[in-house]
Amino acid sequence: MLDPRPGWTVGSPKVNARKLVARKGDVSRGDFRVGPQGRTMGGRKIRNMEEFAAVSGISRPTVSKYFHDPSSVRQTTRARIEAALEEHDYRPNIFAVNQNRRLTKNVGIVVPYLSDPFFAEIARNIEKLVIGTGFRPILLSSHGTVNQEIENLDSLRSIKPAGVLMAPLGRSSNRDAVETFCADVPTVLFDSNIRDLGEAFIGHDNAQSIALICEYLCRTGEPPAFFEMRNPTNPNAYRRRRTYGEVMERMGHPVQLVQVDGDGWDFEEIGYREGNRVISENLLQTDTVLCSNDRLAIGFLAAAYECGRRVGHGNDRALRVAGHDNHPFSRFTCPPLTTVSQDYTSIAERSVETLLSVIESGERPKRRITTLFDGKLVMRGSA
Amino acid sequence: MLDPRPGWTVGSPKVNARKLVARKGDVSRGDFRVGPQGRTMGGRKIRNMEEFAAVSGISRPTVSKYFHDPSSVRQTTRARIEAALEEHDYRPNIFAVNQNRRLTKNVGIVVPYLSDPFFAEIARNIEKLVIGTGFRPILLSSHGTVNQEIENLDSLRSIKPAGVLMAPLGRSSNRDAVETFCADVPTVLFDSNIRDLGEAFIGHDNAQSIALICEYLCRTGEPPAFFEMRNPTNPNAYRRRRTYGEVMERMGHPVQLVQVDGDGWDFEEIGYREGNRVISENLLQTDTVLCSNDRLAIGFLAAAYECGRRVGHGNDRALRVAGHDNHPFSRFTCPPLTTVSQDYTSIAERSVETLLSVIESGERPKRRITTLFDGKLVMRGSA
DNA sequence: CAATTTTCTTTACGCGCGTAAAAAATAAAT
DNA sequence: ATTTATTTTTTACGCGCGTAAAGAAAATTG
Repeated sequence: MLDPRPGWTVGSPKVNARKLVARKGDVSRGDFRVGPQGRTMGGRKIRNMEEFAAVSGISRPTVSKYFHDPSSVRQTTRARIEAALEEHDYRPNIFAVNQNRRLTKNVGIVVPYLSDPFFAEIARNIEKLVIGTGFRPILLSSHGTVNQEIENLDSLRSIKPAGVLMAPLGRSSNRDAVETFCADVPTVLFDSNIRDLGEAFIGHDNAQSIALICEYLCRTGEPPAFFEMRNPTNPNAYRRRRTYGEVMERMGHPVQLVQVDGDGWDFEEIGYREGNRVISENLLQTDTVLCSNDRLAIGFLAAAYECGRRVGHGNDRALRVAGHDNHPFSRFTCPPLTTVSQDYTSIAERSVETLLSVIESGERPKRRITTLFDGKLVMRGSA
Repeated sequence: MLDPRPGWTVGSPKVNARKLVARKGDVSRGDFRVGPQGRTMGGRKIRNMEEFAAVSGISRPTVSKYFHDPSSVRQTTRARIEAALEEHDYRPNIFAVNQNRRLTKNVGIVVPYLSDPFFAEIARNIEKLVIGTGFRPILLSSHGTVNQEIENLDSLRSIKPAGVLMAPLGRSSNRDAVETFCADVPTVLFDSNIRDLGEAFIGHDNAQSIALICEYLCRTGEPPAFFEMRNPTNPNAYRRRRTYGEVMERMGHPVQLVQVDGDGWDFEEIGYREGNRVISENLLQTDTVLCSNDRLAIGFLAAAYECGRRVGHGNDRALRVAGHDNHPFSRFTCPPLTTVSQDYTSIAERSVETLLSVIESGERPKRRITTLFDGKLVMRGSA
């Protein structure tokens, strides 16, 4: 057992404050004492809601009600509470609050890999939106592994979240674990779908966007080969592969799948290593490469550079390279990467909207909703 | 007030289980029922520690002790508890636990900007290390704003963390807010120092690393200009600027500071925009540019490419560009970026080690420890 | 103004667990 | 086997807050 910590104030000994009762006419005596930082300090520190109720002159149950929903109390009492709040800056103990509420204000956010700027960005957007709704976001990354994903769900379950926004790993996700979780807590999936799981899925329309970029590439030069990983974990990758094939067949062009080995989340590394191989061994039958995602494309571009192949859409080019996702860094590659964007603003917004409507309705929607957003062509220098 | 949610099991109505008492000889009756997934299920769900103590045949206080530290109970009782644990997979209610422990097992991790892969990576490392020590990491990003940083500290304070690992925004951080926080909870600063705040600072030796790369650049070509933001928020940037100046003077070379405007965290964008300007307006008196960090360098490289300036160390080069940090993406620029690494493995390790020793000792160290790790030169194609 | 509705106060209990103290049981040592 | 040291059980209370119920006070209505 650890000793109490003399140095810090958080672990200070408990005191029983139950005897404190607010009476009409009670007045805080500390109004004149001004703290070192110039903030007005109450006579003593507020330790709990009981004490805060006392100094604010309002009963504790009403104060409790206020913290749950400030608009649920009369305007005049709200003003008194908020006045006291300015003097004493008290905050309800989050553990005690959540222990007793059956519905916490926590919203879990799970992403497969936070070091990927794509997910970092979408997580950041979602976080802000969640805060805006008055909920408390808890962001967890699965670090690319199933075990961590399951661990994250377990961890979330134990904090009784009002709902969860989850971008699953994809194919490697443990379906049973996710299913069990979804049965317990309202969950909205985004980015990667797992069939029939969660209340809704919000994602990107890969069929639309891949068709878009394929048609663009075919219209402006040689039809593309499709550069991808052989066994991607992300289900979107399969959709992209399939759509690429369909579009090429429809247009009467050969389907050239360049499927490379490698797993994990080091996509740039894989794109670089395998791109180097593909280029140096002359495995392409075309001068145009569509990469399954921007991170692969970034690696591929590095490989092309190293091999001395000029990439671009000028006449002196040796290669055209395109990506998919409009990854935050794709603007700064050399040349800048032509790609097709995911509308992550909309995906983020719709995801939290959907989750919130489920939370507030308090019941499962009759049927699972799937929403896909279109991508836009982002023409830059590389293709 | 929200309705109870009929669909989900987490919000199920409470039941009073206080009457349940474990007696010697009590045996769980559910051992034969096997759940659909093949997991053995207890006869009924375990709702609290009382019930779990009952089915495990151990008293609740002892079970409580076990969960705090499994090695603190006798080997035989530990085995009995763990056997019961396999049957019933019970987990203590995290809110109830934390409410009553003066020292929670939570460790806060605050980074200034999680969408920056550098911080994402170091956060990932730290998270893993923290988990390895049996603590529970809570990762928060300040999204580049002071308000969010303060908000994060407030938020952390309310969950009574055993300690916090914090990479502050730097100059823009609110010193008072951080100071107050550090007075309440054991805090170790990393990456960016704030003078005298926190129990320790673990960071990178910018003087060493900048000297290293400056000397390398001077030895192998023209002395570098220093490309940086005029008013960086990060204190490391000032240290780098200063060291650059000192080294150049010591070596008898002109100090060429290229200080560009811009704020926020879109460093690539700033490097690109201002790099474009600097190059096209021919503002450099040398062919060698040392950027204050890799993200600026990445933008600068994009600008050089767009302007048709060949970057590298070959004879046909127009420019040499170097960065600092060994950012995860700097391997994949064109050409790959020559830079100097930060030893973030060591920084992460030492940070959590330091925090843990403070937590376990239970008292503030007599004096604040500052630890800096050396960087290594990473020679790649760009300089 | 009284009658009605809304809001607040009082009182009381519960949540799931930490933890202290004394008694009982078990293990280790003599 | 007895003494001693260690661990567990019993009992009991507290944490900070949610929340229900009944009565009191305030605001609204006519």
